[in-house]
Amino acid sequence: MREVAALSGTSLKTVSRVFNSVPTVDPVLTEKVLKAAKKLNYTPNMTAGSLRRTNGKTNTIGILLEDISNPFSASLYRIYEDYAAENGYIILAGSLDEEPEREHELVNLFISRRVDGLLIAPSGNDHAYLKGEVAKGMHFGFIDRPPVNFKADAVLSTNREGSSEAVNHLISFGHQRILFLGDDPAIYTAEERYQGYAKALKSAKFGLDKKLVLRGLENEESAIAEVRKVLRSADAPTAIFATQNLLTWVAMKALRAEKLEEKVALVGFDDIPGAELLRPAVTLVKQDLAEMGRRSIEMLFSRINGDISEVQTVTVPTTLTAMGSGEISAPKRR
Amino acid sequence: MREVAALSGTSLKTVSRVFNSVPTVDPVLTEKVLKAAKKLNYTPNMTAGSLRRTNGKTNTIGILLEDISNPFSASLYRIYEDYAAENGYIILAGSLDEEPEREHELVNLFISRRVDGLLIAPSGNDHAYLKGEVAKGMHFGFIDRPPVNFKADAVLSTNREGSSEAVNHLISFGHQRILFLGDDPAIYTAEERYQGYAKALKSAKFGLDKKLVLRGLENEESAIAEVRKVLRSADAPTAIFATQNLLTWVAMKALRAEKLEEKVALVGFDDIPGAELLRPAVTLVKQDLAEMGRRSIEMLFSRINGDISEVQTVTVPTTLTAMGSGEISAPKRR
DNA sequence: CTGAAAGCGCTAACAC
DNA sequence: GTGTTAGCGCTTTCAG
Repeated sequence: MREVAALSGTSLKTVSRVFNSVPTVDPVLTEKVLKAAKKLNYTPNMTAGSLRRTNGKTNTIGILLEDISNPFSASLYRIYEDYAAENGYIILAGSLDEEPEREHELVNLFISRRVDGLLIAPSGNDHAYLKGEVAKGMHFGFIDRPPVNFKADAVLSTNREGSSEAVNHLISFGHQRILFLGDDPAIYTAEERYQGYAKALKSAKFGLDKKLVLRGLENEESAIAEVRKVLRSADAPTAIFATQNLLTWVAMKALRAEKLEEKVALVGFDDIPGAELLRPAVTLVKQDLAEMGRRSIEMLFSRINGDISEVQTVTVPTTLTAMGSGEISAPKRR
Repeated sequence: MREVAALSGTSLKTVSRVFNSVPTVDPVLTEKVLKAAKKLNYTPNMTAGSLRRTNGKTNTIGILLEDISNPFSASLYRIYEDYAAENGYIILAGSLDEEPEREHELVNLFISRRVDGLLIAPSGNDHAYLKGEVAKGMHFGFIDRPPVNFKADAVLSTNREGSSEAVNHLISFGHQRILFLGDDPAIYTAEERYQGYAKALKSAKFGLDKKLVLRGLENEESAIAEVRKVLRSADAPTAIFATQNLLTWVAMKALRAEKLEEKVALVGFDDIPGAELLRPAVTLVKQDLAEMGRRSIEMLFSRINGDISEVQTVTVPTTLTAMGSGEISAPKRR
């Protein structure tokens, strides 16, 4: 920048003004500066600038998601990226893989880069450690799962209601023995969805058979094996409720392997790409990612821009889309 | 940081040393500093640090991909993220959506944040504008598509060979009229795959019927409509070669709509999630994303660390995986 | 409308 | 081992 000033015969400050498009600069000087900059191949250093800049903003936000290669996270990422770009912001992102330490690490890493705010789909189960950061002016928003021991804006889905709806849908087709396929109960959404399942069964006055509750399975392979085992057992389920996109695939694969996909009903939580192409097409409870993404980043930006109103939790409704697999009737009881 | 020094009764430099884990610091002082830092809620400012740090590294790389919500890009992203994290790096990412101006914009934006290197799956068709940046020490790597008018490391797939293999596979099942479904020819990979298609037909001494070449279709809906039209036409194709994941879905949907999925063969380029669950399961030519990702980021890091050897282009082989849809035989000719 | 001086938070170099 | 001084590239005063 000093070189540009020298070459263009102006001062440092004029160069700075040109690159910040301050209107009160002589067009002739502007021209000279731009020419010199081009010759020297000068590009302003934004990070250095934000060091001294009044508001200290870095025009960067951090996004912590579960796994950016999973379509759920990837879609959210893209929504954030577009919104950020429109507002002159850039995104620092990371995947947490359900590891609480990773959340901690990345939060610190991103804060050390002085992001203006952080949007978190948390893997941790205690966010008290963020309190100090808030005191120093950092802004947080939570997505998909709420903060624990910490107050911050959050955008959640109707996990319970959506799950109850899924199970009621199956019940309406005569199912009573419905296999629950879920993640580790320590995960907020996993537990909520389980509660929704349990509630629907209870409302229908059906018992909750522990053998029909499969939670926190290790990996895809063993999950498929477990589901197949249950499908082959005496008093096997006549329907499956898979509470997450990967688990819906697990369910499909198990049903295929047992040649039961036309016999046993299936409802999945979350969208899966190509669901309409499967046979039967998979009935899904979809989260409204566009809305969840938009609301959460809007809230974060409004905080960054000084909004200090009461912390808010927004709940975005899910939608059950009947596609075929959920409308398979239960076999007549003998 | 000054406040920490004051509170702990030490100097600025000692605090700096503590946070950079310089070994030659009195443990007693270290303790004091850490305590003071905790009380003041101090977190070091990495960006300020890299301003003065000898090598000037920011420990950040920029990644420009086509569309991070597409599984192809998302998988690459994740590979980069993990590799970067292992090396103490952080990632700045952006989606280009096939817009050359967006590539230009994001390159400038990331350079203004002083990334140490940039990995690009380019949407632009002229990269001469990067020459000045190289002169100033920026490092570039290209992935999926090569640079144009610019020398840089690149990692590409065997697009032509993979496509020829796909088409030859179809030919081996008796197909002669094979529909080519491709992207805009201006896109490198789209054109390469077309060349592979054309070459295979030529080797087999089959004519290239322009009516069987569908390229650069606007959107999914119109693409499906076009494919359906061709499928219904006189002298319809007996097989489809879809040259990209989204187009494979288009082909499947069109075949479904025409109830031809068991009659017309299909081979797709790129992986699609749940391919094995479709009926028939989809035969695919898969790119080795893990290898492509690893090689490309390794090369970039070695450049960042001072490797100035000759620029390299690495070609990673694709693999045809027969799953069912590609093994449907052509109907007997009358 | 333009420039000089001070300083953002940090680290390099060199004393002590 | 530790502290002091200068300065990274920029923007903010504030004076011309």
